[in-house]
Amino acid sequence: MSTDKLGLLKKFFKKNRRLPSYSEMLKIFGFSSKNAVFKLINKWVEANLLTKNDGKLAPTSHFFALPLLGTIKAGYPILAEENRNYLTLDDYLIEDPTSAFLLKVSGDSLTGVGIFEGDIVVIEKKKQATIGDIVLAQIDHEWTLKIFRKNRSSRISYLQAANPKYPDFYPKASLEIFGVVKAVVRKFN
Amino acid sequence: MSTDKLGLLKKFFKKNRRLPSYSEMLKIFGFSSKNAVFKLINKWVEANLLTKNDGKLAPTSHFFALPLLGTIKAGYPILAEENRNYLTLDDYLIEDPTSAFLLKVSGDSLTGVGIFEGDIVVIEKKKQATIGDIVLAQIDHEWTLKIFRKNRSSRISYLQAANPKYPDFYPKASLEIFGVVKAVVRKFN
DNA sequence: CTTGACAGTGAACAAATGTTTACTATAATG
DNA sequence: CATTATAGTAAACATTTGTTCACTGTCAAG
Repeated sequence: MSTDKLGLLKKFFKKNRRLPSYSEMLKIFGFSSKNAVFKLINKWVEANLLTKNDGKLAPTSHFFALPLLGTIKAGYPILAEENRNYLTLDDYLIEDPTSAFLLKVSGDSLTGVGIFEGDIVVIEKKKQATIGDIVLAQIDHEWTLKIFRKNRSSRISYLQAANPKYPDFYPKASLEIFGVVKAVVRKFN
Repeated sequence: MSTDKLGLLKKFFKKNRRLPSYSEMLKIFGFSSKNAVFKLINKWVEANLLTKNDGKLAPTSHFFALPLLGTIKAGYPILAEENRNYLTLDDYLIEDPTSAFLLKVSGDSLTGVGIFEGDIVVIEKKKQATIGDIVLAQIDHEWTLKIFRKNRSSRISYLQAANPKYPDFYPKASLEIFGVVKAVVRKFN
């Protein structure tokens, strides 16, 4: 394992949400010449773990990201190292961080689409939805998370659960959409 | 909405994975005095969106994190602003980034536990699993993602699908565990 | 033994950094 | 009206930044 300098750097970044300056790295890595740092950094830039733009150092996506392996097709081994992708969950799931928020799900009305009690959904604030979207809405002034539908003949908007034990929800007075579910996330244990 | 300077900063960070220097912010924000930047930054530090340690600017967790609203209990409004939590999906889902990787799921063998084709699972590398864990394993040299079980009487380890259409998988020769699924993630559209 | 490649030291330096101070214009308040 | 806060300009500055150059010791290969 050696004294894993890259690990130390990652630890610093995780803690401080920024890269250390060369002088700080001196201490972190235990060097006594900035040039030692300089050479080490350049090696990491070479390896595409860090980049320099405008002379400023920044991590690349490889620096954080997790390797995304291909699918397992029954019996075949996982894709080889070469065609690996790297992925950050935040980047993958959240397109517009300014309009997104999270919501902890309760109830079993969406089990049919694989959304269970305790899951966390990523919601993008918007007033309009496409038919079939899972929406955060206020139906007759009650908040709920359901599938957005439109009656084929009457063109009336309604909400539908993804669980046969619930009926369709037609608004008596009002139906207002506040956001659309873009992703679900579930943690085990 | 005004010309949302904080949004511009976030955009820069998202693109470059670092904060801009004050001189860079001059251009980004359209100021012509560094002092204007200075004052603005200090306001954000005050608001706990940024921090300074050792005179170096860094984002706080609030800077990225999304507000996590409480559960919707039928009919009740969403929790008020005060008791909001803030959450980063990466932090929430990935405990040990060094031993974790992602895997795109194919097949329908885990639909019963809400894992579908196209979902991405977070796997933590480890050789041992607890009964009931969803594991990445090699059974008779074939890779698969299944639930780890042990026969009550015989104490023999086997794999189980979460889909009634599949039988239990008892290893003929070998069963080796490579990792345990810690989380699932699904993106809509 | 010689050579060359590494890995690190130490010093020097131009350029850029964040901060401070003094000042101006605008708008809001009483 | 006078006052006070707010948002910005402009210039000056010590400190720190990343980089470069010259040098040393170590180790492996021919």
